[in-house]
Amino acid sequence: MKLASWNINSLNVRLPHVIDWLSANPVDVLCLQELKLPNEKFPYAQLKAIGYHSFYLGQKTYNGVAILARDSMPFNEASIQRNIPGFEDPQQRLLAVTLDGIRIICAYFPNGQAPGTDKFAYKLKWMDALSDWLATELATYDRLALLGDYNIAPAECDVHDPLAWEGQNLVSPVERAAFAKLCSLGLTDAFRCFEQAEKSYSWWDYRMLSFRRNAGLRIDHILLSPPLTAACERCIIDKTPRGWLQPSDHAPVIAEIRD
DNA sequence: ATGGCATCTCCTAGATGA
Repeated sequence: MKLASWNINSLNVRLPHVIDWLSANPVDVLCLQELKLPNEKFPYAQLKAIGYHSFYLGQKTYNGVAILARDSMPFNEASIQRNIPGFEDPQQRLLAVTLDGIRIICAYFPNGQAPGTDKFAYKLKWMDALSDWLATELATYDRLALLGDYNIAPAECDVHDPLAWEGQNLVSPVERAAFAKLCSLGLTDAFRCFEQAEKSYSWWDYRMLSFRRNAGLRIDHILLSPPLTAACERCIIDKTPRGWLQPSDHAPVIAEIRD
């Protein structure tokens, strides 16, 4: 079973990339972030035509998440969860569904803007609520995967220029502590379970030729519960679509789980 | 060097992203 996550920065613009990528990488589950479209504009039929059914939670202009599942994957309609229970939020950032017995959670963490700002406080509050809810989810579901754009680079090796980024948004100690708290619930960063090339990143700024210079950050992650971690055989970042014409600034992350 | 680039809308300017 292959699970993937990709921030596509507008599904309107990137639908052709999603379709092309899926035809080359027929994963079982693909979590998308930053749809930037309302539910009524979600391209359900186009994705259904290539063999995927979709669960989605959109809004106009900003945010929005979706889970695409191969048609053959059984799912439970009643298991769908939209946003974090008990956390009032007009921003559509989280969607969960149980697919073939695996609890799949797709999350678009708040950006945070900069430490000390209101948006940063919201990021921490959002993550706090996520932690609390995840604790109960993990008590319910043995097999759980949290996939998404975390907007946090967990370690210095996940940053192209740690000195320049020191203390800034996406890498600050308080964000890393919040990330570590998620892991302490029993989740493991699948990417770091395996040997990886140095300077492996999942996001590159559109500006300053960042992708060409590999000036990136690793902020997109797949966190797995213990049984899934034990069964995980591979985790990679696919830089290919970042090199396509008019790309998303993020690359997809893929985890391969033994059946 | 607070720019650079991409996307969206109350669309040709400003907000947001990371």
